[in-house]
Amino acid sequence: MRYWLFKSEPSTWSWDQQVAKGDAGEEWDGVRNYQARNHMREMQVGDRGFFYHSQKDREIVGTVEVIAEAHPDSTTDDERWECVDIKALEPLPEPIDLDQIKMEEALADMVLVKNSRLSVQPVTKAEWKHICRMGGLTSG
DNA sequence: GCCAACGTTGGC
DNA sequence: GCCAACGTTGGC
Repeated sequence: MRYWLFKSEPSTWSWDQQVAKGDAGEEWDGVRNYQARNHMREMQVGDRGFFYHSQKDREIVGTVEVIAEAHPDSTTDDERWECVDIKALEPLPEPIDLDQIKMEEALADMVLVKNSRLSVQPVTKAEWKHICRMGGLTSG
């Protein structure tokens, strides 16, 4: 199983909206960046991801699971763009903001820190566990 | 709201 | 195929 990070502006698509979709989940559409798309192509059902609020909040608020592999993005006819479906798993009891991440030695190499603009990013297992621990999740 | 960083586009 | 110009993103 691999780990990822999905970034969204809460004003466009928020954690609460994702949670409201329940187990049916929702497609992670609207990605128009090759690197991000390529990451989604690598995803498999059962992979886990963090849900990150960009812009004003700048914090990891919950975890998600990939429930469908890459398929055409329904919001465009342009066949270059694909997306996966994800569902919300659980909120972080303590959301982890960007400042906290930057202060952690173990998280200094996160893509979120190194390339903040990439909207779908890989996360290492070590980073995943570290953030779960910080956020109060034992299931990570 | 500003601006740096990055990705994409299009002229040559 | 290079690179300048432009648009977008997201941290600050």
